[in-house]
Amino acid sequence: MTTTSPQGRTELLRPDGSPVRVLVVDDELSITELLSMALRYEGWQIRSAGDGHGAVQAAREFRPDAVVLDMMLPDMDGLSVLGRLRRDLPDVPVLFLTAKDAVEDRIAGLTAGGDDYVTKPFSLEEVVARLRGLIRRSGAADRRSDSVLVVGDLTLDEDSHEVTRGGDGIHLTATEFELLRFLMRNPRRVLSKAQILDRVWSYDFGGQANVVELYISYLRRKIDAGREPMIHTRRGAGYLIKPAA
Amino acid sequence: MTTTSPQGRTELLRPDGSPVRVLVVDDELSITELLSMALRYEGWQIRSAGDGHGAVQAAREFRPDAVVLDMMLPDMDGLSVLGRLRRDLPDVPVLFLTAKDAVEDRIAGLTAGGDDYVTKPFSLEEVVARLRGLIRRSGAADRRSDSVLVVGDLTLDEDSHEVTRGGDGIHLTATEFELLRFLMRNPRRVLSKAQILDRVWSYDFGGQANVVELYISYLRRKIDAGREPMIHTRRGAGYLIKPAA
DNA sequence: TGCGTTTCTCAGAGAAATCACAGCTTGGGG
DNA sequence: CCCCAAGCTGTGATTTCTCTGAGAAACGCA
Repeated sequence: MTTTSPQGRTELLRPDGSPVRVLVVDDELSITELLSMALRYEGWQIRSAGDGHGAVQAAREFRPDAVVLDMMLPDMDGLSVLGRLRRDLPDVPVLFLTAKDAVEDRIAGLTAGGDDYVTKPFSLEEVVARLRGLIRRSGAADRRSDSVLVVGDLTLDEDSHEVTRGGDGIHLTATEFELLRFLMRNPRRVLSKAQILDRVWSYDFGGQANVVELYISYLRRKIDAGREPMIHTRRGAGYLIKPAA
Repeated sequence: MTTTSPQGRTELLRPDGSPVRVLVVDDELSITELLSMALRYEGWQIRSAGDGHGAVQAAREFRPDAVVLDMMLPDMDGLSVLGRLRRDLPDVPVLFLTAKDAVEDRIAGLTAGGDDYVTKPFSLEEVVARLRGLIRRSGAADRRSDSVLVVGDLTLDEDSHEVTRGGDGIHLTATEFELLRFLMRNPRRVLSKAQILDRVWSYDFGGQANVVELYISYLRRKIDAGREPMIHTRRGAGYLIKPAA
């Protein structure tokens, strides 16, 4: 089930209307902190654990709807944790966190059961998007909820990655897509450049802050080109998207 | 009976609308895990067992619509397990898992009765496809569901392995066929290279991830050659198939 | 065993995306 | 009305991703 909050944010809820529960497992405190914050912001209930045993125990009592699991834990390897988690929660979808260079390693089969993974360093939008996808498909949330964001005559399909405005298809690059998704998930709401940078770029991004301006500019060319603009600048505050009307 | 979920995936259901039940029997935990994951993702209810006795007992109480049975179990040989299973569930179709070098003729005899087999190491797409076939033919699911996938003017018959585009027959190798089937079972949906590798290649494949690119390239030559392309690349995300229109 | 087919590795070409930099434009406070 | 900070965007270097040809190895079948 999805509801729309007063701010215009669309929230994912369980069939009984209670908030979605997510367990975050990583040994680096900075990562669990970062993720907990971002996921709480989605309106979800978060519990975190720093090792495999903690994870298994937390899963048992917290009974999460999804798990974010670092593959590199100090006490157990990722697959063992997975096995034990599954003993208690056979259907829980898992989002794995892996190091970029370990991808080839032993990831075989991880995406097979509808689970998914992201590589570190990740962007929060990516984690949130994938988690939403997993939860949506797992049936913990209402299956009828679909994957299309709509703002005015602008649509963005998270499954097919298709974007249209007024029916015309628009091709976006990966980063443009993520940026637009973030804007569209927060319509009519001013998002600061810092917020955007934190959400859309990976957490270790060390570049110039004007990439955001740059990508806003790219998006405008593709989305607002020759039409009533939907992306607006609030000088000194940030950007927002809203229906052209 | 089949229903189509919002994501466009077609699910197999029993005549009364309840999910199909599958029993998985293998002594290697990693195999039962992998299969359980993948089969659950099909929307089926899964029970697993690690040896012959467990299998017989589980079959008795779980009353599955199909069984995946490893022929090499620690406590009983495959034929005995099969015999006992059949005593309780005379009509249940069985998908045998065998080692590659197993005696082929013995299997051939067994599969005469409408059962089927795959050799280890298998690909998940293959197991799922055969299982779907068995269940479909056994009548546990609605018989009207047929075995032809259609996307635009492209058709793929899962029974005869015939593929056509715009009426013209196309010859595909085994791997190309499986890849195309996976794409066509998830039309308009971006599938990552990792997902494809996990589903289409066997679980022990340890090679380069660019085989996926290679086979996409092969498929394009055969399917999109000189026509409106149906296979599309989403740079940085994966591939998807959709009607040419 | 031998031959055609299929699968897969490797590596290079080419295309596309990302980002830094810098100069230009704009808006609004004084 | 002027000026400065904030924002916008053209250019191009660099990195990353994808495609594909060539050939080696494995396979299947006669």
